[in-house]
Amino acid sequence: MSGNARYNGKESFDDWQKEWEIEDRYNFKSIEHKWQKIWEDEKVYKVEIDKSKEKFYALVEFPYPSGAGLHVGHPRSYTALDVISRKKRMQGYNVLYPMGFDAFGLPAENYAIKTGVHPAVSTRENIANFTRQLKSIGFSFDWDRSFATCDPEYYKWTQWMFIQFYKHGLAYKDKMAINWCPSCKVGLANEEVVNGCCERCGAEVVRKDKEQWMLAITKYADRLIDDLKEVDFIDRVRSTQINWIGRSEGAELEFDLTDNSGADLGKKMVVYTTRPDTTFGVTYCVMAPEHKFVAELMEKFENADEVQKYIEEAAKKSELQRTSDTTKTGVELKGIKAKNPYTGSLVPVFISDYVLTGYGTGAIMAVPAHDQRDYDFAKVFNLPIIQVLAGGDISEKAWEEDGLHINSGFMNGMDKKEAMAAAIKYAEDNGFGHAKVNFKLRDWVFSRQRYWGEPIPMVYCEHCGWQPIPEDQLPLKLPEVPDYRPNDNGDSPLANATDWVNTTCPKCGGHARRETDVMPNWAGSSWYFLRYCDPHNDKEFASKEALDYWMNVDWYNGGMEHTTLHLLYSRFWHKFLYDCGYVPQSEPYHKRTSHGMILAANGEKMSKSRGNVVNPDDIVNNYGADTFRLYEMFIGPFDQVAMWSEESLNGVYRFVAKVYSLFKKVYKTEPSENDLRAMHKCILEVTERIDQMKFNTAVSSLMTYVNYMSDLPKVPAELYAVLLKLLSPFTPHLAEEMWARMGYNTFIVAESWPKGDAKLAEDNVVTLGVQLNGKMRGTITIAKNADNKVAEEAALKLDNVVRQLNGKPVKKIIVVPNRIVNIVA
RNA sequence: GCGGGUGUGGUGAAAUUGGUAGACACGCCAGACUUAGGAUCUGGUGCCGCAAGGUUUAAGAGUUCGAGUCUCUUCACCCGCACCA
Repeated sequence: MSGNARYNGKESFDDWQKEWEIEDRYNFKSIEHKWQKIWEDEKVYKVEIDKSKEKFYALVEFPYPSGAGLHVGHPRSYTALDVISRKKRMQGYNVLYPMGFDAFGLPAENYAIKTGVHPAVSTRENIANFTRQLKSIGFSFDWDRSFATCDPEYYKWTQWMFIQFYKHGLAYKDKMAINWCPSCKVGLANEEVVNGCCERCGAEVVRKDKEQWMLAITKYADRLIDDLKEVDFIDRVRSTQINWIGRSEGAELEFDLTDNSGADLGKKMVVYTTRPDTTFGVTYCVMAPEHKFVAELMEKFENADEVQKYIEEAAKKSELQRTSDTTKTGVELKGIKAKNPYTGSLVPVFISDYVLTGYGTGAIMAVPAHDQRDYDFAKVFNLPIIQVLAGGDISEKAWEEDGLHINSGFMNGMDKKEAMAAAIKYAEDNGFGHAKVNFKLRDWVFSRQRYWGEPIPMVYCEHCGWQPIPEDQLPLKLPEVPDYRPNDNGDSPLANATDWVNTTCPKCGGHARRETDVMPNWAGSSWYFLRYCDPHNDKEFASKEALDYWMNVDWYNGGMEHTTLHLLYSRFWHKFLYDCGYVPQSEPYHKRTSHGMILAANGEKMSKSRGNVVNPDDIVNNYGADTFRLYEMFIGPFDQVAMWSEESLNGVYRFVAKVYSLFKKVYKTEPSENDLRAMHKCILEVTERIDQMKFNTAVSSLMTYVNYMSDLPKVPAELYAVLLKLLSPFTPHLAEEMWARMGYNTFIVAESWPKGDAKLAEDNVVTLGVQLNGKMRGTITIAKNADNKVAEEAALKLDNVVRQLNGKPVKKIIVVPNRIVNIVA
């Protein structure tokens, strides 16, 4: 311990307790204001690169600064990593724990449409409010590193990165059917569609053909799965990402299309299958209604009218209708057949909307005996079902388990592995197919037909095509527009800013038009953690030195809802920067954890419409930031949902107030053996439990320790000092205040974390349970690590044991040292 | 359908990973005290029973000297994904 000027030389604290005029009442308001001001004035949490220390980069997802202000859910994550950051600092790490704002997005724009207030203005106000709220809770953020993604100095680099994507061919413009939210009037990425609805407003998503900027995330699909091995993500995050990327291994096979007589039509229909080995069971093929061969061969179909009608109906269906109704519909393409390249047999070809145009090749070979969807379709159209895998009964449903191959020519008798290899080899040898890996993941639709986002730094020239704007002209700032409303055609409000739109081509100098779509709000958040490393750099997005020192993020906590959005996007984005040599590692985050949501007391989600939102300001005002923080940690297991309870909160308040008043009993006395045992137990438990994110039980340990001290007539100063240190990550204001009152003139946040001694924490007597035939019959208290004989004898002497034994002979006695004695009779 | 998870008192939850189930809190009950304070303090509190005792971790079976924990079966709930061939 250091700097204990007042404390030194005093036998008790009585004298100077008078000086401090200890108030009976725990006045959290004055304590918290006082320390928040001191921390801010003295920049206690400012960090710089310090190569003499090991760094620790803790990160929480930065909030969208909504007009509603902070939600009580936000501080759950922020407090957790604040606790970890503060502990790491005390353990000697150089800790970077930053905070900023993900400030582009629709609510600010919708607010502008309603009120006419420029999004930049309302966003700035909201950021000020969020900052005030965050500061009132006493987080140890380095505020000097704060920024918002809508700052031009920041989005300059977002735009610059987009240009790098473009230069490497990973940003491209494509016309395709995308998900369109008719309510937000904006195109959405696949990840933003939940159950066929817009994740933001819930409106049903429709398909719309639009020219869109795309980012080729699918090029990284393999690495996004494989590199999960290198990082320490909790299982549910890992498996959700793997599932979303959806890698499947199979083969692409060519089926020649013929007329009814078997004459070749010169079209090779490529199908994708994960089971090329079941090809002898193919009894028909299906193409998606949008498949290009359908239009190209229309005149060959005897039932062209019927086919045309089906295509039109399928196009009208929304994604939701198409996927929710799983009864099979379709139309046979009469007049054509597909030739099975393995067997040479001709099978009918259908179109059906159960085959998706965007996955695989948009065409399948159907094996109804071994695929339930194909089976259902075959039943509707009365098609033959040929079993090629032994073992199942296909009279009621498809046999989707494995079995040895039958009716399969050269594959007969083979198991799945063998037959797969044989089928692919046969296809390769005969030049009609090859192994192929497919993904569910689609490229990232990157254009948004809105205003409040980063302008896409591209211009279109009649002669030169799309051109990135020169990098020295970045940032390309958002222009002022008179009207923020998007229109139904799908044009961005920027399209109305004609002065801005019309520009010159950077290549030929001729007339050109700017891209008027903006980037999605996921753009700015894809690399913000890099900017924290060097936030004021105007030459680079961050210096190599800063990135080398701080990256990667050691511990990142955030919501599960971002697993297939922000978390996936930013990993992809970072890998691209890595491939370009701009960042030192290929994975941005080492450890990823996730917190559970906080629900209202009745288990419902907190929402304005339900009127059950708890405002953090009220809690800070009524109970204090320290109680609020501690309660958020005590509320329940960190990774599970928790329900807000004002009563529990009050219990935590009582504990905090108890710590305050306990100070009156603190004296400079030597701790007893028992005192030290309680202290070291607490140190060990709290240390371990913080690391494991078992915050609720870490708080329990602290409570047990305080209960122990409460029973003492005089609390030794050493015990109280250790309590303050252990408590300081949770309740930093109170810890700092009492630390000062003890006479230390240092910041407790700069003190070292106490070291627990397992030897001193050990009990010297233990109470063992005594069982008779596995049933608890009593307990014995004996010396720790006593000989088994001692335990046996004590156990056999127990009244209850004697009575229950009733003279029966003892067969054997099992003694687990310091745990239990079990007498078997 | 696939993937992940959860199930323990009136409530939120613990349980050293196979060894005294219910720590720590909330609530409740009884009492004390008071400069009526967000009071505080003391004792009690899984269930049945006056007690001895019995019984108890969603239900059932199994392994074991011993199971909340391991295995199997069943049920319930939550969260993702979903006609991805």
